[in-house]
Amino acid sequence: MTETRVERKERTRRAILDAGLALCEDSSLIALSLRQVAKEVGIVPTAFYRHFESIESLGLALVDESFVSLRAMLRDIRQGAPSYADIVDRSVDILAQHVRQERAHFAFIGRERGAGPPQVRDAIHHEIDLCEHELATDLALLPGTESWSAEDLRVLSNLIVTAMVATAERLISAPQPAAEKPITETARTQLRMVLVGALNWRSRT
Amino acid sequence: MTETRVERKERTRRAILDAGLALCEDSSLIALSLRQVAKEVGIVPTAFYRHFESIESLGLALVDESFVSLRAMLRDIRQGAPSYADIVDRSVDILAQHVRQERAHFAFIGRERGAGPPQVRDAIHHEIDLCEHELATDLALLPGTESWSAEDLRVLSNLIVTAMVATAERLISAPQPAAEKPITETARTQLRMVLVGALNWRSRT
DNA sequence: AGTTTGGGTGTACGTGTGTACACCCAAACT
DNA sequence: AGTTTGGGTGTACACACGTACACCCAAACT
Repeated sequence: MTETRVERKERTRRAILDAGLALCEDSSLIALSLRQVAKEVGIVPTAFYRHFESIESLGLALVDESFVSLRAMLRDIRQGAPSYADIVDRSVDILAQHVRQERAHFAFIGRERGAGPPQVRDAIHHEIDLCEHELATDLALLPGTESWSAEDLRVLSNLIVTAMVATAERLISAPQPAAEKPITETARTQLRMVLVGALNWRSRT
Repeated sequence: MTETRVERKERTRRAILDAGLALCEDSSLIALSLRQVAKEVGIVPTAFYRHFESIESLGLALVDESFVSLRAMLRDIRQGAPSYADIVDRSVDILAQHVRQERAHFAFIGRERGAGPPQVRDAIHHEIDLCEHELATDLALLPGTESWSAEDLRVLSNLIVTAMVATAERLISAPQPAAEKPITETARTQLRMVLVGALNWRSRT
């Protein structure tokens, strides 16, 4: 039971992050109080300040953490063979799987993206922009997009990300895991429609 | 200065609705307090109950009101000739115009759709579902979709609505009206891409 | 061994919150 | 003319909030 000081601090910090994520799950960060978090963690309110200077900075830490989960998902998706064959099915499956496993993180992103303190909102939008940009460079490697302008790639990427964010949000508010299938099925069809649109883009002059 | 009783009541009710909409603009309904609203309106807190039984029911009233604005937009969009020629440009223009004019209502929908009290969230999602359904029946009238299944129509409609909601949210968080052009331009391109996808859908067997 | 450091504690404050209760008074009914 | 109705008032309560301050004590340095 010898526990070094930094270990103990890290443990409490983790507890605060977890409590914050759990407590704002029904409502939002802006409705989350420092005292609620402290009570949940089992520390006195003022001890909170030893780890974060405000609820908002807790929120920013949660943004970082949530996007670690999201980027892990993107990595999984990316390491498939870049073929049109099963890319849609694979991607949607991986999305659904990650949303299931890290539900709280994805829910946090979806929720605080629209509501949430301005700083947190901005941080999330910035991260999503980065994801869009990454997707755009990936799309550029796919066969058939050689002649595309950078702008069109960005616009397509934005459309795909938007649709996938919406899919994630739908999956999160799915009451039971059983209700996931129609949602993923819709997402698959939509991705295919967009892909068909992309493949026929600019071929008409 | 003769004012009937129902007139006066209606006037206060309006003031409460307006104050509620304005106050939750930065934050969210869940962070809105009855006392804030009362102070803004200029009545004593308990007088609030003469009009709404809780903040949440105020929220439901605001949902109704906001969707009146949104449906007005849909009506405007619909009454264009159903041709592919300028349907995209027209629709996006009308969207941007209505978002500008009824910014608070559209912002409310976008915000409380994700955060916001569960009842309010559900009400908004239900209304959006209705819009999707309406759009699907409209799409069925367009030339080229005769052979489509009802399910595919619904899926396409969902994709379009999702993209337009995202566009509206981007327009709302645009700092200046001048920043609108790239956003609408993106929306236009995306709609065209989706349309190209739709037109080539199922023609491949 | 002696001192410093720092996470956690307990008390205390002013303020904001929802809501209960008794009350007022002019418009609206009889 | 007399009574009822109902929007608005004022006081009061128990609670939750953020935060300031003095304090504790074991791990970490010297």
